[in-house]
Amino acid sequence: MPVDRGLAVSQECADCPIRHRAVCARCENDELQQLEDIKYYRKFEAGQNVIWSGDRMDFVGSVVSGIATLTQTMEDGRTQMVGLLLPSDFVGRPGRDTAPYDVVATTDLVMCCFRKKPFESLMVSTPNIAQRLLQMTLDELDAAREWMLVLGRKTAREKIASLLSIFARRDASINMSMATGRIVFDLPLTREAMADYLGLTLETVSRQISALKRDGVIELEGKRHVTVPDMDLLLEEAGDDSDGGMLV
Amino acid sequence: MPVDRGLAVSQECADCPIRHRAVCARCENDELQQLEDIKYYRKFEAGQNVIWSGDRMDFVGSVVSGIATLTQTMEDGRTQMVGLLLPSDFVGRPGRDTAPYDVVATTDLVMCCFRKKPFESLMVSTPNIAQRLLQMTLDELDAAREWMLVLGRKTAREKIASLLSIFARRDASINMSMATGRIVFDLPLTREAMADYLGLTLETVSRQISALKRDGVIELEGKRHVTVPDMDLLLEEAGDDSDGGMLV
DNA sequence: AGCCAACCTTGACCCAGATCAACAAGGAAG
DNA sequence: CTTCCTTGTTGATCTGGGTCAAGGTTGGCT
Repeated sequence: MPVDRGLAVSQECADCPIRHRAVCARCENDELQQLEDIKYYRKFEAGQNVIWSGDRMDFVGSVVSGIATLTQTMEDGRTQMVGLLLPSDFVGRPGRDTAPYDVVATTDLVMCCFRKKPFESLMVSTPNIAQRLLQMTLDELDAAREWMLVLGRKTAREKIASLLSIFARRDASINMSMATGRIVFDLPLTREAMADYLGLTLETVSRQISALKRDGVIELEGKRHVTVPDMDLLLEEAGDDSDGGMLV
Repeated sequence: MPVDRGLAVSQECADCPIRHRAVCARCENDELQQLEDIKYYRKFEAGQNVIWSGDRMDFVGSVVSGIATLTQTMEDGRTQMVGLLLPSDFVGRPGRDTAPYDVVATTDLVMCCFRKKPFESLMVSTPNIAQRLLQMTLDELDAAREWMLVLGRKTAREKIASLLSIFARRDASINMSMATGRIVFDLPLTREAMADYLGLTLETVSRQISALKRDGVIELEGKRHVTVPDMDLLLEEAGDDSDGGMLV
């Protein structure tokens, strides 16, 4: 049941993690068609919840555009972001139907969804999909473990630099001036959301961003527009080896 | 190439995560036989490295007995444990051959291993194995994300209580006196290893364990032997909802 | 038995980051 | 244009956990 036809199919298919080359190369055409048949789009506005923790979850899907976050909350209100969903990232878990955390759209968001039941049966009949999903899940696990190092052992400054380098890396190919090597991007998260991801308070986030700006590691225009003049320097501030240990 | 025949096959097969009922129920007998053919055992002494970060990894496997840890290290020596492998947990990643972190035996350890190449081809020919591996990886991902909340938002006392409740939960079925509800177990980690897992220093771990003992949340005999008189109280100290949100 | 080397505990002090608080900068609505 | 409200910045102060340091336990080894 397609909800929105405004998107060109070719555009979002290019990034679809399920209909990825690794799968498609070996797929029968009618398997791809079956995927096509059960897919639909959902749009969310910035700030909307895609899923509430504990809710029944009857679909799986991937991000087409925009950014969503996975957030866990303790009874007393402390929150920790446990995942950041960028375009082409996958949400949902075949074989379970209650969401274990909130999924929130932090920007306007478009998702490509598959109803869970048909997707699951397709997964059984199409081993390639399960294999592909396994690879994706292993990647996510690596990213989660990388983030455990950030949360457990890095200083506030290193944490901020680590987060900025995720965005910078993500956008480097698109927005990097080849001549100067400067990377430019807009922060897709508020200071508070960054704090939730990094296990900090929003004040500390603000202060450390100011400090990195003062020290010339980044340049800031307004509150969100960031320029990274020297990616290696940023990675050094993040405490990563400069040849790029980050996995996200 | 079996390395050790001293183990009764029936014993460790009961817990083998790969030859799990979910897989076996649907497996052809010769598929199970194929797994049997490529499996071998490896033993490690407490303190030995199973794998070094960056090493070539030509096997996958699961823990039969003992405990191993996954540890990441920064260039300056800061370390963060990113995973705890208890019996029946799986190690290794089909489709990648360099280990991303150290795997260390913290107690004497027996692993059941499969050479990676044959295992991978078996995975392709036996979709059930990939499906099972996907479920296991999703469980690990949930555990990793649960741990991100521990690392990012919990206090030292809550962190210790969270870790203790993992061990307590694990051993509850075996070592709980039904009459009193008291759970008894031995800590399988040094104070330093606990600190590495919790993002703390060993001194803080020691102090908080002493505090929990002083407050009657746990009882201690020697340095390692723990009694939990009231599991609900421990879970409350951990900041979990008492009906058991922990996933490991 | 006695010694040594891990491993653990406890105390004193310090500091990174939390907390509390005041204010600035947009941007949407009237 | 003014007002309000969200988001972000910055300062002052406080504190949980880190750091440094001094013993205490225990178990293996000669």
